[in-house]
Amino acid sequence: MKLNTHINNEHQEIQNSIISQIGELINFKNLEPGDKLPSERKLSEKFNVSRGNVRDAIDKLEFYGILYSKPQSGTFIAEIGQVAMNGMLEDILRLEDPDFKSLVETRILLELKTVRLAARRRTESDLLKMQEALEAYKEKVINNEDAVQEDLLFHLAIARASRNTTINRMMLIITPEIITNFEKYHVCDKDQSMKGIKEHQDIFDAIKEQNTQKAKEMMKVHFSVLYKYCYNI
Amino acid sequence: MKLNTHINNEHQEIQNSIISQIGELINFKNLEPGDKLPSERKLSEKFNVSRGNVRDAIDKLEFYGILYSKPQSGTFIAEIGQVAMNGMLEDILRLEDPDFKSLVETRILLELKTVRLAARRRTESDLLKMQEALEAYKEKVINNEDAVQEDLLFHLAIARASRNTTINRMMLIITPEIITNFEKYHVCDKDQSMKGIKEHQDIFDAIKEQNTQKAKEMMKVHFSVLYKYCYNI
DNA sequence: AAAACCAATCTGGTTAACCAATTTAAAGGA
DNA sequence: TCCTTTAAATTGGTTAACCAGATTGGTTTT
Repeated sequence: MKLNTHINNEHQEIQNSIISQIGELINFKNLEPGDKLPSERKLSEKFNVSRGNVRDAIDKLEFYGILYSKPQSGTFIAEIGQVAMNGMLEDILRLEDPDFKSLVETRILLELKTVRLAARRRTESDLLKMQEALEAYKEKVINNEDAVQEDLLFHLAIARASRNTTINRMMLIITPEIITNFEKYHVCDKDQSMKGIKEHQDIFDAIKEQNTQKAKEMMKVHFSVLYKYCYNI
Repeated sequence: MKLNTHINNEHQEIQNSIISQIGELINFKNLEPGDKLPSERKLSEKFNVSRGNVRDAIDKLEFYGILYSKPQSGTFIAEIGQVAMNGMLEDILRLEDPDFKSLVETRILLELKTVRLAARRRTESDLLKMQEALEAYKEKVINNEDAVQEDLLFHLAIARASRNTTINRMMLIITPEIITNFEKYHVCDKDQSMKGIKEHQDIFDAIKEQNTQKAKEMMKVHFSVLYKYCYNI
């Protein structure tokens, strides 16, 4: 699927138009879960677009679990029903690119929970991975180098230690966008980086000794600057 | 990008192999952010796979913000640096399909925060949308019909009211998988659905009167059954 | 009448040819 | 020697032809 972000506007509009028309078609023909959609070729003819465009639109709807394709057979309505489908379609069409504030806000709420899960479930290999990231971060900061990447990598290691595939996936999705924005707006200055070392160490220690409450508290402290940045500026 | 879920295993392995080789190539050649990758054709020749496979792998790495493509120019390393890239690549390769428990766990932690944001930021049109979903849910339950879709649609309306694009996107991603699993395992029986009406109403009221604390409490109550289901079974 | 078979057709997926924008490098001029 | 010009080669993206498996409808067989 071609993700929204790196797609030009015209393409985006065509895709939304096709998605919208597929939705109308399903409603008009009263297609139910399990029913087959017209073939890609017929749809491309009906909507007067290329088959590739139709495939892209279907891929997107497949990503959001609304359709599924069987090779050499057809494309079908997923088992989520017409009501849910219409609601989701509306949201998908409205969905815009994530703004920085929403990214940071989501990251904070995610990680405050993630760190507790990590403290509870971390394995020895998780600890090792976190320690590696922590050392790399320290070294960069001490050498007065930019350490945004190493910072986020430590947090990704926590997400992995949470042993929750879905959280891990979501952290992976938002991390690169956060890194680029951090580096762009210079969110982390040198002074904060030095504090960051201790804060990271505290979080790590809490996770290591499986103190969930402390882990969350330390993460909260760590996020306090970011929190202010997010809501004041 | 072809999402993992609906892709066969062989394809998945090829893609991971290519991603892994691209990572090695970047490390070996010491490519830095902004540097150009070899062309798709050269990569397909070097890795002995079709160009389509290479494109799919690049699409996936583009989705996770590690690469970006410029038309008629080339594919480039994104501005996240080698350290972060290697860490993320490792995670991406390890990432497996989400299990039901991780989905529900993530949903609970997401929504407990989302509902507070919604209570704070909801507009009149948000309230309207939620009320619509609530009414549809009531009607289904009273008629003794399955109402999983309407249930989740109410929760999606809350996510929208949170006015956080990223949260909204994440809820959209996990919702269809949750619906299918709910219907598959019959998580919600009729008895709970009747209780669900009141619980939904309570949440709605709290959001309407912008009582963030109450909204969260009511959501917690609403999730108590699900919570048990998630951790006991 | 019903079940088994078969070939024509239709399906999503894959491949290869093609396109236009871009980059590169060589040629030309000062 | 350096800058400008220009044409050829290279790029990711798009399109159209092709593929193998699934489906379908008619035919034959029992």
